[in-house]
Amino acid sequence: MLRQIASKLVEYVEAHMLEERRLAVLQAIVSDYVATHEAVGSKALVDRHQLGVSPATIRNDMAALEEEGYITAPHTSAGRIPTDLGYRMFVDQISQVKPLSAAERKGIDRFLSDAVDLDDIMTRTVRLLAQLTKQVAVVQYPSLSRSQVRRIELIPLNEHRLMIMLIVDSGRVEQRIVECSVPIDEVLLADLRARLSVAISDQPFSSVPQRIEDLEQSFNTENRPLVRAVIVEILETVTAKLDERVVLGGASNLARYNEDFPMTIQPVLEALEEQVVLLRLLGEVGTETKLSVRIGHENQVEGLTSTSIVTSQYAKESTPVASLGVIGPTNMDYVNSMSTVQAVAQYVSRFLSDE
Amino acid sequence: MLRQIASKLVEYVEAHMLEERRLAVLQAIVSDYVATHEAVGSKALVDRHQLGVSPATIRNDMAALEEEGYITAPHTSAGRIPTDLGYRMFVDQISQVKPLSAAERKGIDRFLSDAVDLDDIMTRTVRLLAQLTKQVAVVQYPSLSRSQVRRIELIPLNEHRLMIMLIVDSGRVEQRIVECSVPIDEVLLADLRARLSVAISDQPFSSVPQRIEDLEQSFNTENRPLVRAVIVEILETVTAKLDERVVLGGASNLARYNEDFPMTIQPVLEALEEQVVLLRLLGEVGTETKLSVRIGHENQVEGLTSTSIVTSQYAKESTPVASLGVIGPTNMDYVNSMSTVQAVAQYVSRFLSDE
DNA sequence: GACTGGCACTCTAAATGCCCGAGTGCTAGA
DNA sequence: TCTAGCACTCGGGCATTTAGAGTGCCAGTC
Repeated sequence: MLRQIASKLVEYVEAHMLEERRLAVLQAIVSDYVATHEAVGSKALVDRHQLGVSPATIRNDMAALEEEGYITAPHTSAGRIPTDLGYRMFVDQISQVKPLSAAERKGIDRFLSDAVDLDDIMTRTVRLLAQLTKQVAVVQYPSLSRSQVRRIELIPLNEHRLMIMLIVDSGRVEQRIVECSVPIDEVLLADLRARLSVAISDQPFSSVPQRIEDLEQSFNTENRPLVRAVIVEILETVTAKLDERVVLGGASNLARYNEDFPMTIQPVLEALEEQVVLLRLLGEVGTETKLSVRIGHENQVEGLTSTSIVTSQYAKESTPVASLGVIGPTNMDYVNSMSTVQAVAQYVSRFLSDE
Repeated sequence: MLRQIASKLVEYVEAHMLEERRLAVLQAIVSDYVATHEAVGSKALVDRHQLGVSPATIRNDMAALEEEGYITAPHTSAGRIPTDLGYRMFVDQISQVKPLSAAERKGIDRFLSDAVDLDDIMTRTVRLLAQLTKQVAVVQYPSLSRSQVRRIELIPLNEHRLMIMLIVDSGRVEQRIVECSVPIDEVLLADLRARLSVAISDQPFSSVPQRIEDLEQSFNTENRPLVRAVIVEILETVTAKLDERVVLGGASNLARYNEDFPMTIQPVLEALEEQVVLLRLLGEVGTETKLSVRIGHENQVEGLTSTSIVTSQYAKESTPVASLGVIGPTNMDYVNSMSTVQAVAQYVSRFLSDE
């Protein structure tokens, strides 16, 4: 009886170890392939990793892994390469991302802290990401939807033109120019500014429309065209989405990995130049966890089915405002990309928050 | 005697016609090569162009052209391709650029007129250029060096931070944030604003430094840190060059012409991502004529020696403020690129001026 | 039952040799 | 000065060969 239990136990442990070794084999294949970009064979595997078994055994495991769809053989007499599913398994296995070295953190810190304004932060971030990961980097502008109007100014430029300035709580200024046919009356303008200020100062963008909707009614008919024009522009400004702007960088890295990848990079470049596509890529993360990885066909975008995308949201005062990330071939270095993206996102968040 | 003169005349005319045919041959070679991207032989030339002579004659001309350095043969049994010098001759021969079709002009007009602000104009222009020429497009932001300060505002953001806003005559706003250790005094701020306003309103950027240099002295010692900080930021703003910003577009077009060009596009992409390089390319035009073409080795930039660059300055109210253009392989369609770049530059100038 | 060593098999990539045709240069003649 | 003809050259395409890497499977061992 006891012996029976023991044998069951051994059976279980062995089966478990079997599973474990298969996983180890998969991981070894992925990391080797990522490093060399060449299909990896059974012999090379046991040479480079101490798996403690012979190539023949590995071959059996590989056959099983292939059966399960984690790896595939480009042709009969080549090694195996991971499938999208294989990469997925590999990525999911990385429970916690490797932290960056002190030097790297220092570098990020220094590079970002020189930024003078939002544009500058975005540009620097995208360069940083591209440089550190050697991939194409994408950074989305922070959303204004949670912002508040801090102050409004109406500045006459000449007889027929005035400028609206909305100062937003992040210290950013949104500006619009209004053209009007009748000469601009300074008194009216001051009045309008005062009333607008009362209505929307320190109010969130989202509430602005309802707050100024009816303002037009309280002015004389003759003044309404100007008032109307100003209101329309303000509405456009608060509803326009800053987060629809994205910055792209490191496109030259695309050319580099073209070497191993006979695929043409044109569709990729084209897709990347489409703002809409980029926004979808960054946006689709939605309510997911902070760090998101989409591999190959997991992202539906035409032309990007053989690329992987590592993104992370970044936050301003603990509320996520936008995403950033890198795009590379499916055989990219996930470990490095993931840790870098996460670290950069953290730094950007910090910069935005204590600015 | 008369006969002698007549014979001289015939000789001259004949020699001249010879020159002319050689030129025609060169032009034919360039346009054929640009169209097909294949070395063009003597037979193909007489087939496609009515030169009125036999291939053998053309061969003589080609030998001469090769001797003079206008064309070259990749190998013995191939046709000829133009050298940089050949392209140069070809381009110089285009006395006036072909005007765009009405539809094209209409398209440019419509596309640009939807722009809402300067950023938008720049982005749209670069896309337009890339689309029309199927090349990589570059647009430089207009220089502020001839701009005037229209108005200055100092807006307190919180106890320790204020925002400087310089409204520039183009209707653009330059903004800076100043951090200061002591709490900001509203009265002082109003005073400072008033004095700054007197000093620099309606003054050109170039004169701002000397005008505010000594302003600090007229304040109490205790207030000087704030005043100083504000002045420093203003100085930085007026001396920072907006025209050091460039927008790039149509990088995917690079991949397309990679087909015929076995050269790797990586160095090109890398060069293009270097703002500095782009600025040099656009800037080098200097005081040259409006439309400038630099071919292959004519531009010294490392990595761009097998590309050509077509640029044009664009103006604001008749003073040139910056450049825009396209970058492509030396075997690009010069006729189209030149006319497009010129037309777009004109449209942008118009938009900037009557905005 | 899991692992191993050996062996035959498969398939690719690179090297080799060959031929064809496009294009040239040259020369003799109109 | 132009033309026609001819011999010559060279690169690209094609078939063939070869070497090597890697697999799958089988028989044997622990």
